[in-house]
This record gives sequence, structure tokens and C-alpha cells, in this order.
Amino acid sequence: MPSERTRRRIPEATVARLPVYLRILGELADDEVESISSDGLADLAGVNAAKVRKDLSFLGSYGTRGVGYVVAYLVYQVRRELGLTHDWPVVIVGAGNLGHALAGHGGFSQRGFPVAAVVDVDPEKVGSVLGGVLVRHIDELSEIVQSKQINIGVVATSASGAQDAAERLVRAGVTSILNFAPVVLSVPRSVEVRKVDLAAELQILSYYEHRRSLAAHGQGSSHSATVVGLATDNGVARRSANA
Amino acid sequence: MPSERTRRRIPEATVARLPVYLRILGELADDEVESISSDGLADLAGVNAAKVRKDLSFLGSYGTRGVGYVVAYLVYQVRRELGLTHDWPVVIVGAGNLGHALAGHGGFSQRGFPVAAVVDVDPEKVGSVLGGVLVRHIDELSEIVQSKQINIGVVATSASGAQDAAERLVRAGVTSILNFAPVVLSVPRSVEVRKVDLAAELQILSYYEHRRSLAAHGQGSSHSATVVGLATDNGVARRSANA
DNA sequence: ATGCATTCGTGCGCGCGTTCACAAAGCGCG
DNA sequence: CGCGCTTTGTGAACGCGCGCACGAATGCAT
Repeated sequence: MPSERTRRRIPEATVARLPVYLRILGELADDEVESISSDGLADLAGVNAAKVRKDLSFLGSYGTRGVGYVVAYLVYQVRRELGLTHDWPVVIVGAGNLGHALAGHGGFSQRGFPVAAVVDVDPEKVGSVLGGVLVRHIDELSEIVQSKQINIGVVATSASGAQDAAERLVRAGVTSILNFAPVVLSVPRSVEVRKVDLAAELQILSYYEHRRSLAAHGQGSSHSATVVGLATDNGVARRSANA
Repeated sequence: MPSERTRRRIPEATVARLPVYLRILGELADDEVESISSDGLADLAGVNAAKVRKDLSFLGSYGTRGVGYVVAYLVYQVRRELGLTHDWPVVIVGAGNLGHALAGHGGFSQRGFPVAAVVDVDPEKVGSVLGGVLVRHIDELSEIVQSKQINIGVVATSASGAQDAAERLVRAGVTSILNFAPVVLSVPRSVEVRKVDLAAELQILSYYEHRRSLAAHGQGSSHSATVVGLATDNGVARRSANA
């Protein structure tokens, strides 16, 4: 009966890894693997074994020494901690290219985030159907959010429409936003925002590519001093993935 | 002529913020703003002013005390550091929902990452046109990568196809991968991988929503001890965005 | 020319997250 | 029933990044 107590705060870094563990545990369960060691899980997740143990220890002591973790039980605990014991319907703002793909992407509803609605400012787009959901006008947002008890909104508009979309979402009562537009949203502190910036990701890759090319055909010549240590392995070593 | 030296290593956290600064600086330039202080830039980027100064100091001393930073010059320096002085053509693997959206998304080529090619395993999809690019068969990957000098690959396949896609990309000579599939890719250490996991992002939001709801209608009753500190403002405070 | 206001660049302390290393705990076998 | 093997859970050391606070530099007004 250790279900409702143990409410310690979980570090953000750990929270960010829990979904990864959860996905892997789900796959293991599908393969009828019954238990897994922190070592095995670490391998599959591409992280350090000690980190896995410490992360999981924030949920409680659900492992068995000498054995490992019971997959099914751990799945349940992680899901509970992440609040995945029930579905979280989401509303997508923006029926453009990206909104289209997101609505059609099966992975969402499959993982507990059914697309309850798609809205757009453009009356032209209203009425079409995306991924089985009818596109409605953004003015109906409040009504939709409240009638369907939606807490999470997805901003899939252009950069110029994003701030307005965010404000409408907040006014409608949404308290968490996933933002795909390349802008910094201004929202009340009480609203949680996570950002996915595709161009930024590519630019970060560009940085490392650029650096690599500098190292490769040695920018000047002369000293071989700079050559060592430029192998650009910034941490993350991944072993081949078999348990 | 301080162009080719000054090759100090830049912290990963800073590299991740440079694209944000760059985008904002671009907007300022469009608005014909000539210079900006670290304070103003910090406001627009939603970060601390000291952090902005420290980040920019890794590029060199390009500010003027008492004045700020000259926008145009700073744009140039950030772009140079990120390796954005030339375009980086990318190849997208997977012509499904997501690949479709990415290819059609103008933001990529606009920011220096033109979609040079889209490939897919499914012969059915080969021949169609996505975002002005012809979809070709994945067997032609090596030839495409080499003839078009591509360094960056985007994995937009299903989870089950991702590892194979990554291996083909690596074999073809790609050294950086942006992965949208929810799997941990096994690649040589020398290949840089960045991951974008949409479901994981939603699950992280779910965690905070869940916590909030626990705090809201107090999960058990009894002690009010756990109530304090659950305001869930994990850092990032955003001021309203005017310089 | 001198003083004042502004803003950069950075040394320093602090807190968080990662990793090591080890004791405690459970399992199975003889 | 005890011994040895495995694996967890965690205390402690380390390192990185964040933010404060201040000296240094620059522009402007008088």
C-alpha cells in the first residue's frame, strides 16, 4: 500500500528520462521479458547503470537485490509517477503542415495523448478532416477545452501566430503547452511550456559538423597539439543494444 | 583577423542557446535595430542577462561596454561559430506523415538546411513529390549522400525502421543524425545524434500536470507539509517580451 | 578634460546532476 | 543451513553550469 505517500520531488533530468525507460520496459514486456537489471536497462537506454538505479530509486524501492526489477511492476510504477494512469487529451492549434502531421501521427493517441481537437484561425481550413478529427475554428477553443477537459495544448502555428495561440490556450484554461514554433512564448509562470525547435536542433548539429571539419583538415597546419581530444565524443557512449 | 584562432571549446548548454540568440538577432536586424544590450537580449530569449554575456563571451569579446552588441556583427559571429556560413543540405529518411511535413516545412531551407533528398524503403512512395523534392528509393542513399555532399541525415521513419535507417545513413557517410523515431539509435561514437521525441515531451508535461492535480485537491489530507514548494515553477521565468 | 551613467567581461561560490564504490540484501546451490 | 554470487540502493566526491556581484571600459554631458 505504498501508493499515495512518498511524494518527494523528482529532479527534472530524471523526469526527462522516465519516458525513455517506460518505452523500453514496454518493449520488454511485449517480448515477455519478466525482469531486467539496471545494467540491462542502462544498455538499452544508452545511459549509465548507476543513473538508472538512482532515477528509479526516486519512485521507491521497487527492485530486488540480486535479481533486478520486475518489468510489469516497474511499468506500472513509472506510469503512475508520470500521471499516465489515464489519457490526456490534447488540442492542436494550427492545421498547417505540422499540425497535419501531428494529428495524423498515430503515436500520440497510442501513448495516451489522443488528439481531441484541431483548431485553426483560417476559416478556409475549418471543416476539413485531419487524422480523423474535424478542424474547427480557433474561436471555439475555450468551449472545446472546457467541454473536453483538456489540459495540454500543442502550438503548431507559424512563428508569427504562436504567441497569440499560446495566449488563447492559456485563456481557455490549458496549463501545459508543447511549442513547435520558433519563438519564446510569454505565458504565466504557472503554465508549463516545453519547446521543440527543429531548426535549432539542426543548427546544433551544424556546430559539431563545423568543428569536426575544422579538426579534420587541420585549420592551420603546424602543431599536432590540437588534434588530440577533438574526437568530439561529448559523453554519450552507446553500446550495441542487446540485453 | 581573429577569424581562425580562438578555438576554445564551447559548453554544450551554450551551444544549445546560440540558435535562440541567433533567431532573435535576426528579427532585430529585420526591425533595423542596430544594437542590443545583454539585458535586452536576455529578456527576448527568456534567460538571465549574465548568462547571455557569458555565452557570447565564448565567441570572443564582441560587445562594447556602455553600449551593448552591434546586431549585424553579432549575427555574423554567431553564424560563423555555428558553422552557418554555408548551407548544410540534409537528407530525410522516411516519406511518411512526418517526413512529409518536414519536407514541406519551409523553415528548413530558409534557415540554411535545404532538403536535398527524401528517401523511403517503400517502392510505392518512390516517385511522388514532397515539398518540391522527388522521393527516391533508400538503396540510392549512398549515391545521393556522396554526390550531394550531405553530412546531416534526418530519421523520420517508424520506430521499427529507425535503426536500419541510421545504419544506412552512417554507411553512406553521414556524420550527424536528427532522430524523430522513439528509439535509442546505436551508432559509432563519431556520429553525433540528437533526438526529438514528441511522445516523451508530452509525458513530461503529463508529469507536471499530474503533480499539479495532486497539489490542487490535496492528495490525502492530513499534513499541509507537502503543499509548500509545489508551485512547480522550475526555473524559467519569462518576462514580457519588449526590449 | 573630467565626471557620471551605462554595460560588458568574468572571478567566485553554490547547487544540481553524474558517477564511483561499497555495504546491505536477496537467491540458489550444495 | 550456510556460503558465495548477483544486483540493488545510496553516501560521497566530482564537475559543470548558473547567477551574483564587481571591476574595467566606453560614451556622453557639461
